[in-house]
Amino acid sequence: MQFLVAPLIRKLERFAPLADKERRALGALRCTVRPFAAHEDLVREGRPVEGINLVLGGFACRYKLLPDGRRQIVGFCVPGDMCDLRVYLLRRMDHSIVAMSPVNAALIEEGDLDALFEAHPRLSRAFWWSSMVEEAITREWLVNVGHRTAFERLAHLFCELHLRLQTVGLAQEHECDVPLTQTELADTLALSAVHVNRTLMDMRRSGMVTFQNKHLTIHDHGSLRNAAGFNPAYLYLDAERPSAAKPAVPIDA
Amino acid sequence: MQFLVAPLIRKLERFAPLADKERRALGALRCTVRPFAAHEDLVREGRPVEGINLVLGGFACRYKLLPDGRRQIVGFCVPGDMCDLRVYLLRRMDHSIVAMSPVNAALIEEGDLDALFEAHPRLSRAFWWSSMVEEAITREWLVNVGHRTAFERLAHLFCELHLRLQTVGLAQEHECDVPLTQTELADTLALSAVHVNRTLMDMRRSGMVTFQNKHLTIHDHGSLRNAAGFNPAYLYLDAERPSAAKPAVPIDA
DNA sequence: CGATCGTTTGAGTTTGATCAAATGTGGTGG
DNA sequence: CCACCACATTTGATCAAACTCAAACGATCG
Repeated sequence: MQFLVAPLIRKLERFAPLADKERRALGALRCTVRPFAAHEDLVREGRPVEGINLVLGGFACRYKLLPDGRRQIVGFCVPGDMCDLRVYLLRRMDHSIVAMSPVNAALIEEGDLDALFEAHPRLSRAFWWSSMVEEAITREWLVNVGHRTAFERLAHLFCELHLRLQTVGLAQEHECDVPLTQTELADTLALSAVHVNRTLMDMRRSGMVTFQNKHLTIHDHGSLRNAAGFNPAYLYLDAERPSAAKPAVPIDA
Repeated sequence: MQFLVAPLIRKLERFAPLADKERRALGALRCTVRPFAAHEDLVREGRPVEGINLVLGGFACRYKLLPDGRRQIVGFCVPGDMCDLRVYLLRRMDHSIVAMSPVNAALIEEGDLDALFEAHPRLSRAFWWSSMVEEAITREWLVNVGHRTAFERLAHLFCELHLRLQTVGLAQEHECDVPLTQTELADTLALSAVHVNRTLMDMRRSGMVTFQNKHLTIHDHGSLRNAAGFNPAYLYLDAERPSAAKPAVPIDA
């Protein structure tokens, strides 16, 4: 069971190293593993709360629908993400979550999380931290959609995805699988599918990056980051450990 | 001192009623009250951490700068908001915060927050909740900028602002002060100042809403919300109390 | 072997940006 | 009290990025 939560542990340790007993407590979480097919909803807006989903494998995304049927994808969930942790505190979802590829998700009961956080307050801080990182990503997406051109938006998203997938071991040095169609890229970046298509062709021509058959190949990392104005600081991959400053709470509380 | 944190307490109680001792603990927080002039930065991106700012009065906003000097405002801070709580866990800011009107802010030491959260775990849950509400707002802004027309964006923002200001007692039934210039609205909604101007004139003509002299008057709430596609759910103003379901943690832990 | 979905291409349109300049307004200092 | 300055708002004219509509082409699948 321990191995199921390995990517989650790896992520939380970007915040602060965990104590053994904290790792064990995470590994011991009761959960129901459920498989989802691509395009199946894991969670639907406004549904009754039935637990919290941890993505074990596969790729999901959160999205909001507009009355006219258009869709804005507001975030991605990769392995290790608790994709609807927010219902734990917010009590209802203001958006839905759908699998982009086949997904395995572990459903965790709220009560078990309550117990976990009560027993291990530092874990609750670590989860809080991770939800703040997600917020930082959303903010950066806002800048992306608000102020960048189609080329820049795509370039920026590709930089982000590559880096995030790398941190969970799902990317090579200069390539990775990204199970998104051009239409889904369009929904993410607030562009039309047609325009995404043309821009992707431009990108191929530019020699910086190729996205084809749901596979991303970055030929020239430097130029791509440059074109995108990409600065990975907002991903907090290298977060200074609080322990590097004064420890906020003793490491072995 | 208690009264200083009144708006904060009011906000946190939207999550769950606080125990008296929790309220007292908040009131007893040591803090340095600092005044800021309009357009003065409270916090600059990447600065060394010097504490956490609680907005007591006035109106501030968080923003990101792009290399070309353009600016995206990514959130507003009204009284009761801990506008840079994120540095508490993230250790550095990925954006800056500036006062839009004269602002009074209380600077709180991190160590004091550590102690507060250790002594009152439910408060730490309440703060976590409030940062999730902020995230929800950012997500909605992403939809706003991504998929709505200029008219809709402005209408949506006006609905949100009016409601948020109402909850802290800074708005009347159908009007409120909003200390933003047209340029700042433009930076918020990813529009040009010129286009904001034209759209504001359209809005006046439409009879739904007037924004002039930093004063917002909503003449026709229904039409405005309708035009904006505004659904206030994402603000979680009416959050079901966890206590209304099974209490996550006993009320008087 | 249709059917469905995703990608590609073309043509025409639109929203909102940019550039430039005029007009209003509030504050400061002489 | 007025001259002046800085800044915000308004107006006009032009332009471009991205959208829409429409259709063809290509894979993949039951």
